[in-house]
Amino acid sequence: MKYNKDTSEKILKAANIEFEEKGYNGARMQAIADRAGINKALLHYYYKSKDVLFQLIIKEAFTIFIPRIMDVFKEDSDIFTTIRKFVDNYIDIYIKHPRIPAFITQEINNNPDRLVYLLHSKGLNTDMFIKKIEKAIDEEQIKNTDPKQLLLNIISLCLFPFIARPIVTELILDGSKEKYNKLIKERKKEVAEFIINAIKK
Amino acid sequence: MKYNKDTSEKILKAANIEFEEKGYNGARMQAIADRAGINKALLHYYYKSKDVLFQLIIKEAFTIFIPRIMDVFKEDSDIFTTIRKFVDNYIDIYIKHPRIPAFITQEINNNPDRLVYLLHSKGLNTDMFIKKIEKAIDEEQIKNTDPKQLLLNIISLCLFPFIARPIVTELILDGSKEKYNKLIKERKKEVAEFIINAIKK
DNA sequence: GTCTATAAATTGATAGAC
DNA sequence: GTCTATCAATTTATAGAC
Repeated sequence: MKYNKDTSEKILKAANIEFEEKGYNGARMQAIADRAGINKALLHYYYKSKDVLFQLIIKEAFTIFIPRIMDVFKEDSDIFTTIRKFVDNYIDIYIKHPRIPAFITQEINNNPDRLVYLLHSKGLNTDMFIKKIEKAIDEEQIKNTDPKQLLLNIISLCLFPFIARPIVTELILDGSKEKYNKLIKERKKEVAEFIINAIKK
Repeated sequence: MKYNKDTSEKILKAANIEFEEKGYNGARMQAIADRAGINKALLHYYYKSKDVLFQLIIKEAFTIFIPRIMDVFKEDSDIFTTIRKFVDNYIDIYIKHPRIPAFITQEINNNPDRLVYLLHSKGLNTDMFIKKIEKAIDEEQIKNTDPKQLLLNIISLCLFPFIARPIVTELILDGSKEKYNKLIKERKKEVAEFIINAIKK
């Protein structure tokens, strides 16, 4: 079997868009073929089944969704600098890949048993975060807080606007996409300062 | 045409579960019939098509998702009491209907053009919120903040744990459902105080 | 009203020509 | 490698008996 690299890449790109937009159940092989500018038969020649193609796409999506970002909590900067850095890097990733959070959330909700393992395989380690927060509490730099609630707060603030883009746009921005983009841009600073104000003594 | 009320209610209940669990594209009429303890033919006798059934279910879901809750911002309690009350009521709704946020988010992401209008028809009015925040800023009760960012922060903190339950459970709670339930219970107070600390002068 | 049987439509996948 | 044509499986929807 021989493959044309250009064609195989066109397919992956098309599949990415189709799956992210419609989810596994809503995606159509015909639509992927159309987007790639080929026909279904050729699509199956390159990727044997819808499932095989989906596995490739979603595994790639997971590595983007769970970046090696907890490492900033290893550095010995003070807790506020660390949080600013974390939020900044974290939101930046989703600005670059805005449809990943909704895609992952949908698929994992529809099929938790088959997909949760991918959350671990990417090796997100929350221990460093927890420890750094506990240390900051001990040293009275921040208020006494449940580190897990705090982590959940941070992730909520960073991820939600991407997971629920149409809802946010429609509900608080009069359906204006321009306003949404502006809001997101300003968000890195907003979120970091909001968190820091909430926890500092 | 004559209908048995008990049967029609059994169907609606079954359809609710099936649609919420699998989404429109993943739901199967056969599965709904099975859950309701009837067969497909009878299901179609009561509800002409999958689409008709889905419309009923999702419209009901929207009215739960967007409750008449902004009214608390009309009351003349101080801003902190109001926020506490809002968060408390808001989270309570999703504790009672834990699968609604993920369901609505998924469907609206998959089909924004056909569904966003339902966000408005339920009449969530953010004006009262914005005004109350602006007043509190004027009177120097809270820091100078963009009211829309603040509203987004509040909604993010309340909704995200329900939209992304399996992710939260797996990523920060070692996959323990008990820990998740405990976390959610403690969350009403946590979120309210987090927000207040973030904005108070 | 409720059922069994079957039609009709959709969609993933394959055969075979070029 | 890429195509047209077709199959096979799944799933929504209907016909008709009781």
